[in-house]
Amino acid sequence: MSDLLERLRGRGWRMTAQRRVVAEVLDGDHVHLTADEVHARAVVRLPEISRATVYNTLGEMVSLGEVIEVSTDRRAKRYDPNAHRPHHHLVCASCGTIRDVHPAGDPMADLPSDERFGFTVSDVEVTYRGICPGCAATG
Amino acid sequence: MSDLLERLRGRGWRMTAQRRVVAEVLDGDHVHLTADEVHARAVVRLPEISRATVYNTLGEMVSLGEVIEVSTDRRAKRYDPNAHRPHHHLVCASCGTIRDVHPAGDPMADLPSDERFGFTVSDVEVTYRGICPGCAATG
DNA sequence: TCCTACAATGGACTAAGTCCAAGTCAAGTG
DNA sequence: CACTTGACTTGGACTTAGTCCATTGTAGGA
Repeated sequence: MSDLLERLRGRGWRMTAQRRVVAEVLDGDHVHLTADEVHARAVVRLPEISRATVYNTLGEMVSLGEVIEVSTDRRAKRYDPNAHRPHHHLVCASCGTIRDVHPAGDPMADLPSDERFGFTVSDVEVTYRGICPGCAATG
Repeated sequence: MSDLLERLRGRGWRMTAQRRVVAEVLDGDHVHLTADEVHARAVVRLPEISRATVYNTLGEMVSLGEVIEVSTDRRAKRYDPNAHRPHHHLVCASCGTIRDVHPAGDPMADLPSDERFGFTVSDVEVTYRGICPGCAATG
């Protein structure tokens, strides 16, 4: 049923009703939700779940590398369960929706070492910005 | 003296002591400052300047396209006065410092139209993440 | 010099998230 | 199965970064 849940269980995660619900909510939908959206959906199944627990659980899934945190602006962070397939993001500047995209090319290879300033570079993130069809239509 | 100031004046910007100070602070230093850092430096020269004014002024410079807003996480946004030379960013995951980098390649060209989902794509942002030499040294 | 529209102020307010002490419970042990 | 214990959850207080607004000030044109 839930791949994410299986992977987490396999890492010795202590399974609680709250964690199960959070994992299922995240994995079930392929939009990238904010913590509050995850909480809102989790509450439907488990009315007494707290915001703090949702934040904790999402944070742990991020540390375990099972989920990616995407913050494209100062609005809420969004959580992307698709951590195992490399991809980048296309963000609507108006409503904040995020879509996964798979551009050609490897941007990591485009950064020569004399442009690294002694940093240990571990990750690249490419964010395309634009206006989604929905927002373009409604002005 | 200040290129940024000249450009803004040329756009019919009403010049006030506050705006001058904000523009000079931003342009004077080639680190990318947060709004609060800009405010702290502005206060040294003009003690009664308010935080609200700093936010307003930075916001206007961003709308005019003279300054770029960079938000790499949920910490404070940073402001990049180098808006006229295309470049990307290298961010320290530990302390948040940002350096400008100039990778080879054009990531915009790497996004085929069948991966655009009807979006009008106007901008790409590439963010390299890693650990800066300073943070690597101090653990 | 005077006017007035644009700008600055500061304090209240908000959104998103973090922290913590106290209570609860999953799952290993006997 | 009952116990135990350390990990998990809770909710409320707190923080950070930023926005909003009514009031006051002032740049720059007539």
